[in-house]
Amino acid sequence: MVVDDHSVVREGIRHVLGDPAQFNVVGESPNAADAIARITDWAPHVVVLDVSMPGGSGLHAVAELLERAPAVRILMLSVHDDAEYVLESVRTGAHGYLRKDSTPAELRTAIMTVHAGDVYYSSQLTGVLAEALRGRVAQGAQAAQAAQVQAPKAADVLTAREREILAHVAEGATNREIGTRLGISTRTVEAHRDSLMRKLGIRTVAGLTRLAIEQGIVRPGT
Amino acid sequence: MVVDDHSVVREGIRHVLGDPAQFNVVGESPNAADAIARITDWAPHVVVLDVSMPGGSGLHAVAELLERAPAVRILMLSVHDDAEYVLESVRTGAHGYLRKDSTPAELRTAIMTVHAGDVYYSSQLTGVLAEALRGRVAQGAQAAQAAQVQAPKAADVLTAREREILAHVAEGATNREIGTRLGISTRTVEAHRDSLMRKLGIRTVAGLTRLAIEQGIVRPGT
DNA sequence: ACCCGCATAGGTAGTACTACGGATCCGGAA
DNA sequence: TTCCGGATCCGTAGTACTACCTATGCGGGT
Repeated sequence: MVVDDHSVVREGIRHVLGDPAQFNVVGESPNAADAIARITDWAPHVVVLDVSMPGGSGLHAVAELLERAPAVRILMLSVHDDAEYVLESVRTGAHGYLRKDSTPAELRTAIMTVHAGDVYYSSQLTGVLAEALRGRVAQGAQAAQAAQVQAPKAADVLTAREREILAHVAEGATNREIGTRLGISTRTVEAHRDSLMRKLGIRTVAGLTRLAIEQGIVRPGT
Repeated sequence: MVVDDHSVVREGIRHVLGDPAQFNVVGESPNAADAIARITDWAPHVVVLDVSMPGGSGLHAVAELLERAPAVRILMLSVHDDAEYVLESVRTGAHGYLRKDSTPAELRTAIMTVHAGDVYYSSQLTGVLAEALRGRVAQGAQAAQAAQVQAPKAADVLTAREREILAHVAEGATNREIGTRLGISTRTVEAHRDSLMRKLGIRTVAGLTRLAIEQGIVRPGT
């Protein structure tokens, strides 16, 4: 699904995507509101979303789109490579960020990457990302604000360690295996597991696994 | 260029890379110091670098390698997926991070991605990365239907009854609950469960759940 | 300085699952 | 008819998980 206010850009994207058997454009939207209204109908795997559009930035649409279509993968497209835009796109939940002057091959790669469940950021942005990571303490406050736009989903209440444990559990690891991988005792893993299960109100591995998949912490299949 | 203290790992990487016309291993090193000494001679495009090696972590070698070969792309390989390791690898300037239990396809993809000038982080790590960037905002769920386009596997070999049991298991029901619902004994449920697990080669509830979601037998989330 | 959340670790029970083994009945295929 | 797979049960052992509890050390914030 392609969301951009310029029809020429949309047409250009269609063109570089080429073969509909590989990349099928199920729909186009000229603005965020239209995209939000139609996403459930079109049910795209990936949304290519322009960052700057009249009537509301694409960034603001990310949370809305994800709320309506939690499984969708979002690739931001922009002429800017400002740190603010890039970081904001990550904070809002986008899965990739690409400059518009990227090559067609890069676009295709980016779409495949986000569709596969990974994140994609074009090379020019790695510097910004690394920089932001160094100053991630300062970003924390802003991140807290960003969190409020989205509904207070379950996994927010978990600590980083608990999420980590959750990921391993959902991947089928036993407590002992998790302990070995993380270099902690089995009992500690059990403690984390106990804690996160109480917080989530889930008592089974199956429930944890489904939640982890829903939240994008692990992928389905093997 | 492959840097790992275990020759079996180096050999394994050589093997999964396959065709030298596409991926040519120009050299191997058993440790960081050796790698630093030889990188200018071998002039690799990409370095696959083990995170934990005796005589200094691979992480510490990143800066050295980049100083001697500024154009080289570095893909970290590790058994750990701790946030610390991942973040540190980004800070030190590595271009990608992959768990050792990743699939061969993922390794090839990762190498191509970093070689193309982009960053690659396996999907399990997007959670910690995003968290570091924006705090504990729930990230968008991943494309559950992604794998469905190509999943000719499994569930066909199961009998109708076994699929039924699988569905209940993936929904978090205990054997006793399943037995009650279906009007059969707990032992029978166990027998079916045992049978389907052998057929699928999956030994954990988490694995069954992820497969069931992938196959569309159950849905993620609650 | 004090409190609280977090990560760590252990104790103790009870429950559930995994992994073998074997058995009967029934219906369809060879 | 004979044979086989599917569905139904059972026994036994070992492993893993769930659910309580307590406790220490550390860092951040008041």
